[in-house]
Amino acid sequence: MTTALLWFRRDLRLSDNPALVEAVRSADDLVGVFCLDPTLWEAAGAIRRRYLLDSLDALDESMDGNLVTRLGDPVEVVPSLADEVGAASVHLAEDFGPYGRDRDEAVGGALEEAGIEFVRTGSPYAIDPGTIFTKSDTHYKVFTPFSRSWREHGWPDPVAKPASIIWRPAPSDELPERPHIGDMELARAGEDAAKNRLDHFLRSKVEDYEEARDRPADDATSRLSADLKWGALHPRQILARLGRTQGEKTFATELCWRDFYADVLFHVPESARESLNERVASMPWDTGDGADEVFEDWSQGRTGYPIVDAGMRQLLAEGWMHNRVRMIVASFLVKDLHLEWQRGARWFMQHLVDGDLASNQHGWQWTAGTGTDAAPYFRIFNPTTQGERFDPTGDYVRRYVPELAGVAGKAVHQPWTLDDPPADYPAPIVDHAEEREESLRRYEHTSGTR
DNA sequence: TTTTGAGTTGTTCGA
DNA sequence: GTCGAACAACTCAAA
Repeated sequence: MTTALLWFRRDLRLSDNPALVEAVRSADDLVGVFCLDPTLWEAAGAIRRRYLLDSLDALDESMDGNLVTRLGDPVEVVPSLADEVGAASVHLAEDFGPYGRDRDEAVGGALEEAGIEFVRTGSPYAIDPGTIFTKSDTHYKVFTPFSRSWREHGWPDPVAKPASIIWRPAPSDELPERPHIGDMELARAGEDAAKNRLDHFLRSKVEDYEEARDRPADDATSRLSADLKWGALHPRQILARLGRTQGEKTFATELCWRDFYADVLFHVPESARESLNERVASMPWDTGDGADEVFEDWSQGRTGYPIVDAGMRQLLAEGWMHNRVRMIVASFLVKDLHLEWQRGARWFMQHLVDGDLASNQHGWQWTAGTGTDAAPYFRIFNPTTQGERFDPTGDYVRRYVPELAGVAGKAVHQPWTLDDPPADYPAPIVDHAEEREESLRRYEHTSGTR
């Protein structure tokens, strides 16, 4: 009898799991483990923690209760468990992030020393980072040409779930207690729920996706981001079911962005922390007590700009925010409050159930104008205009900002113009027109002294 | 090597 | 109300 260890990380599913297929092929039975790494756990807020625990529950159920959970540094835990169960090999999907690469190298080294095979099969991406290059063998820094190559390159079809998997039980450490999350109902986690969401999206949303996806009041987006983050679903499984209608093509492009940002992070790991564009990064950003104060207002949804506050409160309540609103609140932090994008990015990573380092950090860099392929410096979102255009009924704002629930229609986007503004809703903490000018001034100053 | 065309998501202003 | 231009300059990717 040979045993293999299957190490789950962010691929919490049994279908279309190449590492699982490889493990089954190479051994008679499997021990499936998830190692809860304190480094990642400590950085996560309550909703994110809760979503991960829910995902693990769902995975455990699909394994008939045989998921082994261990707490601790994987560099210690994984080799010691492999030894404990007498595994001849450890199977996993490749992680291309900066932290994951170092961790896996250390784990792989320890295993090899112990004479245990370390086998990486597949990754969370349609096309692995580090696969696609320009004609001059550099990595792509601009999305559009990357996306052309990405489509031309293509991706493999999903692989079937093995007909028979023999899970071998092993003792588990007890997972931390489930954080209590008010009375908010979180989306159901796990592979089955993800498949249902995908079915629902393809059946009734993708047709209008192109047009409706920008309206945060409508439930018009796929809602698959957390499934992709934790691997309840692999992008291959989605791409295999997408046709050629406009909505389907646009959605495929969103999956391409995910691969693009992972590719950039793979080639420039420091972009998780540092701006890609030094010139914009050298702009003067606000720091100190005043900055801390406005950051607090922003993060708690008390800026006095309704669409910004609605978004930030949706994040706190649900661990998720509509993509259009993510751009609006990010623009507000960087261009209206003059705070560094890293502060906002960190807050997002703590609270988003779908928070993915590559997409999150580069999305922020795009807004801040510090990315290689970023928005031009003069593209500054006007929170009022954006609110009126994309939430024309005001329904989104009223759903998340109860103080404004009594204000009808789109007037809700400018409560300061009301004859009788709600007393419990804050006045704008800054004047957008002024801060826009200030941002442009700071950029001008910076570009002159490059 | 040089040249050429292009680059997710916006706003404001003036005609 | 609608429409086009300006808002810069730079870097990227391919020919």
